[in-house]
Amino acid sequence: MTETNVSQVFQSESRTLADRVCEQIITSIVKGEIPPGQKISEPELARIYGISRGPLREAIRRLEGLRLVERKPHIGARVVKLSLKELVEIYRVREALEGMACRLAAENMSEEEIASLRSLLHVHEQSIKELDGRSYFQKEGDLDFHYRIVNGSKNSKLLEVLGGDLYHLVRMYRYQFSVSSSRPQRALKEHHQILDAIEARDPELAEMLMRRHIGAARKNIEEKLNTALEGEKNGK
Amino acid sequence: MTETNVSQVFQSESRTLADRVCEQIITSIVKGEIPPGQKISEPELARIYGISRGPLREAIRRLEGLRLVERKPHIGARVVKLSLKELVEIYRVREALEGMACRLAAENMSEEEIASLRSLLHVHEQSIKELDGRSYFQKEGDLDFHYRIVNGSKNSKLLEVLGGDLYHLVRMYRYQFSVSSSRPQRALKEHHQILDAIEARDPELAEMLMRRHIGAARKNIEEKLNTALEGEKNGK
DNA sequence: CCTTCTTAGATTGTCGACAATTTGATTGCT
DNA sequence: AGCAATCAAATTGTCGACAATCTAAGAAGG
Repeated sequence: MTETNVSQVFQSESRTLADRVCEQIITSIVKGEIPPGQKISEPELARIYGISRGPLREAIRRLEGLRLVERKPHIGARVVKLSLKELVEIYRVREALEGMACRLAAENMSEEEIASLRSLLHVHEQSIKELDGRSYFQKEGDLDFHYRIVNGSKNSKLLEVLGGDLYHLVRMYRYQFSVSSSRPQRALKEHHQILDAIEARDPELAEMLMRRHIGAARKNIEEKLNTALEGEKNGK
Repeated sequence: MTETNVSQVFQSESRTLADRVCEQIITSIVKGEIPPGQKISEPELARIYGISRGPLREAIRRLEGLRLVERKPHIGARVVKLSLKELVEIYRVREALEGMACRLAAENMSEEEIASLRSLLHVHEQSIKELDGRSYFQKEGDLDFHYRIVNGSKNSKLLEVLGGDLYHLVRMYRYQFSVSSSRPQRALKEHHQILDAIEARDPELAEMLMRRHIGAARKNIEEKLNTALEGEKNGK
């Protein structure tokens, strides 16, 4: 738990101390600066951020709701411990929700949004060619695409669940396992296909393609999980 | 905001004050005792529950995460205001998630769970015959069925999202609009069909039937929404 | 040497008080 | 009368202190 980055919180913003600190802690957790399984020490964090424990505890309560920490009464909060099994479970949820989001996007996304998203894919394409895939876009650009689809569904509840809670966890898992979507050019092709279906206003196909797309990533993880289990069995 | 029900909180439980009070407030909101749109007054609630504002504020932060209240800095928290449009959006989310849950339940539910669920449906059947549908089972029994399916998926993340957050909202909407699943005997028949598919270990069919089942409920609400909009247009 | 009990330290949970901000009513002006 | 500025009361946000609980080190006993 380093104190290098942020030792003082901006006082000028109009939001609450608890809100700002909460956001900072989210970033720290997602980036792995506070490692998974680490205990959240209230006195220490209060000292680091230069605030009292009141707002800090409110922030922790919020993190608990986001499933980024697990809290036990009278013991304390710990950053969630990651497991491949749970990551697979999350991808099942994404498969269902983003499939639906994609279906709705095919119905509700505006022409402008579609065109803008297409040009985003072209940027990704350039980035992959130039940097051979090892770039920012590997980590965050993929989520950009998915986020825009969810946004295009025009369903605020979908956005809340996916954007508010799940994506934090997904990003955290990516930093953790550095799972940078194993085959970037293949993923990009699938993104184009999905967008084609949306452009053609074909909800059925759009949902199916998105589910396949996420399902492929899930199977990738399941494979890792199985080899990990194999290794565990042989090791003992 | 009545003070009739609960004026003192059990001290014997080992959980935290904030945890217990949070649960109580959830119940009050879901049942409509604290009406939608109502402001949450911290001094008043603190007085009612006989606690200080510290734990209460933590509880409110939790409610914010559950989307049961909306908070604005320096202004306060209000119980979420309901709209049919948002209810439709929630049903889209349910359609996606419970469809997936049902698919996974067809793969992972144990024979015992299936048998137990079948007997639950028989209880519902009796209840419908005897009381002509106007009973507890209309309101909560339906959710029992859905909850057991989600549980049978053996996917903890699905359970967290659906059971932890969404079902509170769904129950709240039901109390609010007293939407008691318009055709109980038809719903029961569909429940049996869904369970048949699970028993036959047919994930594809199970998901499809569940999506239809929830989709039908959604269309029902959309119809209401449209007539409401019509009335609004004619009224003006 | 290992186990169990005790106890001191640290951490979490709760409270009451103070500061900052909003609210609503009153006052004064056009 | 209508509207803007002003001010008092109430509410939210923050803090430091105290109580309850957990944790771990060390003593006592087998």
